[in-house]
This record gives sequence, structure tokens and C-alpha cells, in this order.
Amino acid sequence: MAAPKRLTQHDIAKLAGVSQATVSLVLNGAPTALARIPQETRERVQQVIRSTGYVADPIARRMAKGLNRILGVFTYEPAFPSAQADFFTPFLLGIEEEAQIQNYDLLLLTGAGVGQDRKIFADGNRLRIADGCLVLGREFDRTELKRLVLGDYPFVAIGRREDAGGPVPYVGGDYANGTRTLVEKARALGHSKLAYIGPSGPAESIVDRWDGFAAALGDGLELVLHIETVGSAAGDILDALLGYGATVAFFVELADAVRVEAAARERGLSIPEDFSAVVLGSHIRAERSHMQFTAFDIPREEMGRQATAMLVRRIESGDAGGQILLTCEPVEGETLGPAKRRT
Amino acid sequence: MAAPKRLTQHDIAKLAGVSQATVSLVLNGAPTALARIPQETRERVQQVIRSTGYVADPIARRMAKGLNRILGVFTYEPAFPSAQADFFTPFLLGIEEEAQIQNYDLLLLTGAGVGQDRKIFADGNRLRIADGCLVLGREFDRTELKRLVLGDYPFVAIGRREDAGGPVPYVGGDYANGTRTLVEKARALGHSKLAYIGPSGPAESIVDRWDGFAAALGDGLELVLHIETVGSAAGDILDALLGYGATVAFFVELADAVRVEAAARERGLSIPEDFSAVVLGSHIRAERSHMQFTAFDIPREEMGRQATAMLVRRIESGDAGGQILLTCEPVEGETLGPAKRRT
DNA sequence: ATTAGCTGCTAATACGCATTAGCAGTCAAG
DNA sequence: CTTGACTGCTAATGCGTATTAGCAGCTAAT
Repeated sequence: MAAPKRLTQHDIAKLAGVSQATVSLVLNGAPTALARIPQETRERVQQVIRSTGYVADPIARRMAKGLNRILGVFTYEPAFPSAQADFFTPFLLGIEEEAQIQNYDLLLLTGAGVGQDRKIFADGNRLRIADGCLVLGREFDRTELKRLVLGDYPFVAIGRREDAGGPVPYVGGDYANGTRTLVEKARALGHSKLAYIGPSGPAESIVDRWDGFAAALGDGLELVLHIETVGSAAGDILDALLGYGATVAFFVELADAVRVEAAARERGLSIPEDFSAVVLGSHIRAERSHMQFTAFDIPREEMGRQATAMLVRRIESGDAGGQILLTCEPVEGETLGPAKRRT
Repeated sequence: MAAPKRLTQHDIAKLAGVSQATVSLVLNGAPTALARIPQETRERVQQVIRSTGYVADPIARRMAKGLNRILGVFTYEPAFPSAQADFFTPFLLGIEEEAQIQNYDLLLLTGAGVGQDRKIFADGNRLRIADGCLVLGREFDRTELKRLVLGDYPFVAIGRREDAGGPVPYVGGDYANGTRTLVEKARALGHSKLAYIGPSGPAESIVDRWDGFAAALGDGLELVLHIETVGSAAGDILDALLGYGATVAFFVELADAVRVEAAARERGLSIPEDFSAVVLGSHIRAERSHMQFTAFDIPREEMGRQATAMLVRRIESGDAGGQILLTCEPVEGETLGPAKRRT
């Protein structure tokens, strides 16, 4: 059995004894054009439409209007494996929300390459299927970014990005100031010997944290320990912290903080009584860990929303796109206390 | 300045010094037609395409041919809000995987209706942008499902669905047998007084659990308590459990189980020594809760994969689509033990 | 009596692609 | 030297809608 052919405006027109153009005008003509179609004709057409249940084909509509209303979402790491899901989900929430408001659909370019080595320009360049695209990931390929910037395909990055052959349109979190604020808090609580546990590059997000941290040093604040390597044994970190007399430790990675806290507790030390701990960023599902670390909030959903809005502006108005850093508010937590007076 | 115009086959044709038709043929002409375009010309066109990053407009493609290798994913609840994310993410992972294998892109249908009231047919069914679509959500709108079934648009539901004007093509989990198996396990461990904490409808997934449970009753097994309301106070549930002498409680919701377990511990009771607990379904991130509940596994990724494969068959071969229930294997866990001998 | 302006439409075209019919040229067989 | 087959393309058309230009018929003003 062949599918019953879809009704077209042509069919409606014939039934109503008018032309296809008239049907289209009745459906969605400008007021000025509508004024020239008498009530009687309009009703006749409407009647036919109602009785046949005709609905305009959205594809043809978009075709005629020249709009696809599709936004691409490209992620450098694969988006859905559960480990990554935690990272991408909040962004996607914001993106989805705003896309819905703006009446766009989302094309997930999650499968563009297999495994780790995802390239925007790799395969048949699927992303141009969409009107524009959002790019997210912890680390970007600089060469690709440059091509994007120099090209005329509208895109917006989520997370701050260094210039790459020109300014990169992005919406990011202001990690530098978020970090600085936390350092100031520590200062106000009497801390003077700080430790920094985590790398200082090369990703922008990491650089910003370090920059904010370094900028707040001096004036009574001293960095007594900096462990750049990731995944050091918790015991070693703890030994170093105590050895160098740090009263507060700033962690780039929540996981490190969690492990160090556990190690400390095992040795009968407690946070923040014996030393304070601060995490530079908010972790998803904070509620699940049994200790609420002092940190700063990363407004991921808002980043997604604003990036989407910016992209739509670029697509619809040819806007150049800007660079937005959203404030990362401090999260009180329970791991930053007054500096312990050391003997 | 207006948005940068999209490249068209016409542009490519001019650059390569051929006609638009030739470009189209090079891209996806039938072998017989391709045979008549010499290697040299083909390569010249391909080169231009590669250097410009041209990709066919999916809308125009669908307009001309009726297919564009895009699968729509329609979710009743928004897909990414964190509460839902846990629910949808594993399905999406499977869908993504299979879509990639089959060389389809995924279009997330968002803008269809605002807020809770998501309707597939809301705005002149934009879902026709894709060649077919997967429908997921805890509860479906029956009227819409009927329209889908009666219509000629290919779709597949994830999760079992009752007939709606005809059989609904779906890939679901066999919750009934998953539940029954767990009840049998309890029986084997000497339990005879069971409690069921959770509703028995109206969603199919809920009905199936209850049906599987009810079917296993009798023959020495007695339902001594059934709490249908959701979100009761943990203390109340616990009181009821003990009051009615239940030795094992079957929970539809993991959250209830977690809360009851906590309440029990507070009163000095422990699971499974004092009573057993079984959760009817697998929770994502089981590793994060400090207790591993006995439950059955829901093969979400596999459901996503198979539903996608079925959808592609429907699209490409006009297949009617079937009804598949995947086995839900029991998860051992540590909360189901021998029945306590009661005084 | 010409013009201007209005009314009630319709014809024509564009949107970007896929696809079919067929044209102009070459080459070989008859 | 004609016919036929084959090669390497292109022109033309259709998909269903939105939109613009404009036609025919009428009225009213000059």
C-alpha cells in the first residue's frame, strides 16, 4: 500500500477554487496583503483547510524561507560516555533550554570521529548541516580553531579561548576572578602560607585559575608549595603540605581534594581545623560527596544559554559575536576556616 | 551585514567549471551515472568540495529526495535537566553509537512546545525534518501515539507501549520477568511476607513491574503491604514494613529504598539482616551510593542501539517494525538475604 | 474621456538539491 | 558514408511553500 499523498496548498487551492498563492496568503500573509483578500474568500479557504486537516509541510516552509533553524553541537571528547556526561550535561541543559526558546533544533555532532581524536574538519564536515555551531570541550585543537575563526561559518565556543588568528567568540566562566576571590577570603582568615595543587596549563581554563591565583599573591601571601603533576598519591601531597607549613591548599581537581581529605582524616587531622582546603571550581553532584568543599560556582547552564543566544545572534544578524566571562560566585562550603596558629 | 550565505552546489559547480547537476552526481549519483563521469572530473569536484567544506543543505535534500540521513530524537521530558539526565543519557549513548554505525546524524527535537507540554504535533510537526524518529519518555500522550501509529512517518518507541490504534513498534526492557525473577529469588531465600513500595500504574513500565510481581505471588508468597503513594516519609514506610511483618520490600523507586535504608540504620536495624530490600530496576551511578541494592539491570544502551537499528530498517526498507523486550538480568547486590525467622 | 486608485486576485519565481532526458562529440562497425 | 553505441556532460524539471510583481475590472475624480 502506497502512503496516501500528503495534501498540498495546491490541492487546497483547487478545492477552494483559488490559486495556491491565495492559500499561502490566507495562512500567513502580511496584514497588508491579507487586507486585499475579502473575508468571504478567506473563510472559504479556511473551511477547506479545516475540513481536510491540511498542515503546511515544515520542510518546504523552511526551504522557502531559507532557514533551517538547526544548531550544531560539537564536542571534542565524546559526549555521552558517563564519565563525560557529568561534564557536558549541564552545558547541554542550558543549550537545550535556550534553543527551545529560540525555536531551534539541535544537531548532535557527537559522533564526528571515533575515540579520542575528534576533529571538526575531519570527515565530510557534517557540522555545516547546521546553521551554526557550538563547540565545547576541555581542550581545543588550535589549528582547527583558527580555521573556524578565519572561515565564515558561525560558531561560538563555550569556555574562554585565546585568540586564534583572530578573537574567538565565546562564553566562559571567569575562573581568574573566581580564584582570586577565594584567595582573598583565605587572606582575610589569616592565611599566609598557601599551597597550589594542580597544573598551570596549557588549557585556558587551567591557565586562568593559575593567573588569578598568582595575581593575588604577595602582600603577605606566600606560595610555599606547588604540585603541578596530577594524580599524585594523597599521602605525598599531605606530607608536602604539612612539611612546607601550608595552612591552606588550593586544588584544581576535586578528586585530589577528596583524596587528601580522606588521607588527612586517617591521620587524625581534620579540615578546616588543622588546615583549610579550597577547590577551584564547582563539581557536579556536590551533594553526593560527604564534605562540602569551599569552592567557586561554575555557571554551566548559564554559559550554555548565553552561548546559544550569541550563536543565534550571529546566525540571524550576522553579528560578530563577543567574548563573555560570567562571574563565578564563591561557594561557602565547610573547608575554609581561620588559619591555625603554628608554633 | 547579513549572515554569510551558505555555499550551494551552484557555487561548487562554478568553481570546478562544471554544472550543478554534475556536482550532485559526484556527491551521490547512482553507480551507473557515476560511471559516465571520468575520474579526473570527479576529483576536481571533490577537491573543491574539500577545500570549501561544502555540505548539502539537509532541508533541500529532504525536499528533493525525501531523505537526509538524519534521525530525530523526541523526548517528552526535556532531555538534559540533571534530574532527567541520568535517565536519558544511557539511551542516548546507545542511540548515538548505532546512529554512527549506520551513518546517520542525530537531531534533538527541542523547540516542540514549551515546558512540560511537549507535543510532537504541536507546531506542524517539525519532526518531519528527520527521516524518522525515536520517541522516549516515561509517559506518552496516548492521542499523539495514535496519530503516529496511524500516520506514515517512521518511528520507534523506547520502552514498551500498549497498542494505540495499532501495534506500536518499540524496544523495551522486560521488567515483568525481571521483577518475577527477583521475587523467585526471595522465595528461594525463605521469604514469604512481601511488601511492595510504589505505584502500579499508569505508565507501562510501572504496570509491567507490578504485573510481574503479582504473577509471582501465591504459592507461599503473600503481599502483606502495598504502598502506592510516592514519596512517603521513610519513617512511615519503615513502620509499616515492620508492623506488617514484611521480611522483604520491593521498591519501584531507588530513592525510596535509599531513604528507608537510612532510616533503618538510624534505628539500629540493618539490611539484609533485619529485612531485605530489592529495587526493581537499575539505577545509574550505582557505584556512588554506599550500598549496592539487589535489583535488575535495565539494558538502556542496548535498548537505544536496537531501537535505532529498528528505526533505520523502517526507514530504509519500509519495514513495519517489531516489538522487542530485552531481558533484564538480576543484579546480585547486597540487600537481599535469607528471611529472618520471626518470633 | 482620461487618469488614478482601489479591489481581488494570480502568475511567476526563488529556495537547494536530485534526477531524468537528451545534446554534442567521438569512434567503430557495417 | 551512414548508423549505432558510447562518452561526458548539461538543461530542465519537480519537491511545497513564501513572496513579489502585476493584471483585469471597477469606481471616482479631474
